[in-house]
Amino acid sequence: MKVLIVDDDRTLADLLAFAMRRAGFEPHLAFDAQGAMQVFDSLPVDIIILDVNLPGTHELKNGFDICREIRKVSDVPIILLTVRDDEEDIVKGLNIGADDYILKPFSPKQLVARVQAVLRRASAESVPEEAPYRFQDFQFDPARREVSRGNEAPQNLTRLESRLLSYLMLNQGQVLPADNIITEVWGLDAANTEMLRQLVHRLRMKIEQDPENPFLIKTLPGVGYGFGI
Amino acid sequence: MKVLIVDDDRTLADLLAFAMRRAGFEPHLAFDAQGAMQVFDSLPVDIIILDVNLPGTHELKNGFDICREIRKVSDVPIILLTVRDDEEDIVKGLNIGADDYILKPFSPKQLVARVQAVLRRASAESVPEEAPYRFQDFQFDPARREVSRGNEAPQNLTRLESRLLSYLMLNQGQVLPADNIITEVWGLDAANTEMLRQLVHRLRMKIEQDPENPFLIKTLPGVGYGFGI
DNA sequence: GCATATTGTCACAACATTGTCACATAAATC
DNA sequence: GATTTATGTGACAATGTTGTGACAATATGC
Repeated sequence: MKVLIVDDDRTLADLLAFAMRRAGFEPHLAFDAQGAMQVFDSLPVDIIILDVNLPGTHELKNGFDICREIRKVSDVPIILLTVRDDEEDIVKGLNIGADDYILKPFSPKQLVARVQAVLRRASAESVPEEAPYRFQDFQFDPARREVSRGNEAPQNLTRLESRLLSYLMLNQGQVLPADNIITEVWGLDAANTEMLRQLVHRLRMKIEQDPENPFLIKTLPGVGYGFGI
Repeated sequence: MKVLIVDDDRTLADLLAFAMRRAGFEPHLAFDAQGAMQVFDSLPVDIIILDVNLPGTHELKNGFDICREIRKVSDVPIILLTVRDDEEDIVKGLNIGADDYILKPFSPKQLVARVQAVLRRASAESVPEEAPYRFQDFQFDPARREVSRGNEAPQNLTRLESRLLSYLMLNQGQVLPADNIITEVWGLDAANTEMLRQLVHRLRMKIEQDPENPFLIKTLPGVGYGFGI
């Protein structure tokens, strides 16, 4: 299930992407109307989340215009994000062809529920399968527990390595404290950093092209690790 | 993110609500234990800010009692507000099940930081990252412990340097006595000015363009230091 | 049960961080 | 002007952190 998120608020978009990935969707980000159109054309997107206040380019002034444009060529479900609880806006959005709207601020949980509701309405089948994670030419299929780069032969991960990589890639670009990672991977409160160091080392040996200078899994000294930072 | 603010000081509660809304939370107010309980039952609240000195009704005498009652039925994060810096009170609150406490008076910024910290602890994910601090073209990302200026390559800070800078920038423009800084950075007991001098020096070397004439971290002779004065 | 794969533990090197001392410099006080 | 006090700064030792190899313990598949 691919979801396109169009917003110019970077942190908000990242939060959305996180929530979506968490729920088994594969998020794509675009930060202006132009980008949105391109991604929309090139990708078979299943649902679009669109910020009403997005500043577009010349003839496309905001989220409403973009929504209208998309509707001309596709029935893809669209959810509008808006800060205004102005009923007029909502009515306008729904008239134009949006399927639902969400008022900011929202909880990620709420958003996911909304997205799933819209998808259920749009097509009877919905339950999203766990989508593979991607980062540039690197990809990771958690279901098969294998990683690959470009067209190279896939490499198998162990159970823990896979859990670690899932957590890291799910929170792509974020700083993850060692304690949080340990809790997530082992389900322990007891923080055994040695185990984590070892696991990171083994994972790096499998996925990094140059394990000496890790590119995917960065160390944040004194804090923890982060993927794709 | 819904936050429930329980207090009987109307202006303080309004100030809190403002700060919370500013930070992207959705504030709800209640002015006595009864009201708090009702709101708490009917709303899916994400965090509660509770005044210890709140006069409750008959069997519920103050914030501690309310906190205890809430804990019986929910794990929702609770922050206690208190004027007393009585250690006994704080320990009592934390024992009862509060997640954190804040001494009055406090700055709204500080409060927001505290709320986010509690939320981060409560659920490692789904919490918006701690917002980076900014001052002109200088910025500091406490999560990554890195500082940068304009488009220059970011510079990493150590644990203590980061703690110091957080405290300074959180109280931007204010004069901070050396003792307060020491307490904040190292903990309660250690009062060693030499360590602070050294730390300030090391931090300045990393963030000041001209460490000889510090622009960001000013020395207030005989008092302490201040950021952006 | 056996062979293999996976995970945990230990030891240690390389490096980063922090605390301490010595002393320079500047301001304040007498 | 001499003396005291506060602050800045370099050097170095003590301590903490991370990466890594070796190997033992445990789990897994046959």
